[in-house]
Amino acid sequence: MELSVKEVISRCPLFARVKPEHLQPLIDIATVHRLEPDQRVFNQGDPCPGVFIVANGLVRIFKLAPTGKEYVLHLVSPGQTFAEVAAIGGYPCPANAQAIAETTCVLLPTEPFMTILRTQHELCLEIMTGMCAWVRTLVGLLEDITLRDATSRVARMISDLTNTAAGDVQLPAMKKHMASHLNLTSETLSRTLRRLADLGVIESDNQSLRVIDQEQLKSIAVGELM
Amino acid sequence: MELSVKEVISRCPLFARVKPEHLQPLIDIATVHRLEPDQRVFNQGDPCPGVFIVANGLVRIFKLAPTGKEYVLHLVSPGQTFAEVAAIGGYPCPANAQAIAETTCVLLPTEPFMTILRTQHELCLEIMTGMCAWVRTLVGLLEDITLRDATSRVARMISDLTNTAAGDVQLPAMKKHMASHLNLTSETLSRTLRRLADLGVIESDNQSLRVIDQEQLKSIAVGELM
DNA sequence: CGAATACTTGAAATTATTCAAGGGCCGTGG
DNA sequence: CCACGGCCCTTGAATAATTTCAAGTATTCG
Repeated sequence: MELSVKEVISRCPLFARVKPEHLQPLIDIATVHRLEPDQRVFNQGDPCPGVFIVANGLVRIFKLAPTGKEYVLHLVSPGQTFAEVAAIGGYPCPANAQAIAETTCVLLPTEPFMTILRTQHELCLEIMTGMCAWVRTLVGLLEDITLRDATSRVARMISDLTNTAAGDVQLPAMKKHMASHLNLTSETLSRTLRRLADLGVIESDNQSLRVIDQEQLKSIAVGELM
Repeated sequence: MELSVKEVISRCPLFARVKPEHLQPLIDIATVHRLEPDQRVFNQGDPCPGVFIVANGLVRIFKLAPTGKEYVLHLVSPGQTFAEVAAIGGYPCPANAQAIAETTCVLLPTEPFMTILRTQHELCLEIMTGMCAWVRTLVGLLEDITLRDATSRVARMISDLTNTAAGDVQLPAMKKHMASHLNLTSETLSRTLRRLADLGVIESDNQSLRVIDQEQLKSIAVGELM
């Protein structure tokens, strides 16, 4: 199923409410990029190519420590954008980006995008709203990592996933990447899922989970009991 | 030293580049608030009163866990703003705000502020730039907390403080609040400062620090050796 | 001066990580 | 079709980092 550039952009929440006549300039500057699994999109410190919109596939944005440890900041799924903050703020890329599946992206290159943004007030407001949501997500991540223990974090992640799709949940990425996003090792994630399964809160199949006791899952997620 | 509302707004980086004629509407809606030490400005979940600009004093923005543990997300010093993301995004307050000194704030109330923002493209662009910087800060915090150990984090904090003011550094807030911001207990911060002092990297007076060996401090900050 | 609160320090406890090994899944190539 | 190699995931035991608990000292403010 191939999407047109127009469809990709207009399905992206960040641009969904932009009027068609204001959308056209964006479509005109857009380029399409096909990425192989494991292919790097950019590295930390690179000049920012522009705003990427994921059409399909999956991209991970991650930071690398000198020790080699990596932290997955964002798993970017279809309809979501990445690098928009660096593009708008005029920063170099603050992290590395890598496709972790066969992926197609639409790119709105920095310079022409900024030119449009400087003249399109409506677009500007939409982007700002989107950025507010991103800030909120980041604050949520910080809260999660600083205030909750491993069990709560994992429970919360599962809870969030089931809010989107009920019943059987497919993990969006490899467990090691999910673990990193929660600032855990994959070993700890593995053990935690085991414990939740032993408690009868979830069933943990290989690549998918099923929530058995939503009540208890949520109470674990907010940090009560264990 | 009393500042006028106009001065407070125009000294704030977020509004500094807004042209005087566009500044006036903001001045017109602004209200001034005087806060006693320890006084709450708002609590998590409250409807967002608007954009606060700190004129002088200090405000801490913090999250509270059910366990009672708190995480200091932001120590807001004069010239900085807080609650702007909630105001613009239309969210309730995502955290608690409390003055931790005699503080004066200028408040731009949500509704009129948003009305202005919806018509002032220039202002919108400025705010967006400011929000990019805030995202960057948050990502930096996440990186710090997930990728570095206690010693590196403390070294980095000191290093950042000395970039602003050379030589003798006054800590902007109580050590327990600084510790919380780095996701450490005050005990760990205390011990870490002790260790850095024993290594001859810093001198740790009561409320102020002095950097002795900037080279080594930076190498510890990026995670090399100990 | 006295009380309250912040800070420091030591020892014990805890959480999560690291190290190590085995099992399972998948794609490649015989 | 099956065997092999690679990588991911799981599990256990040991380790390490930070927290917690507890006590004492210092500082500030009334």
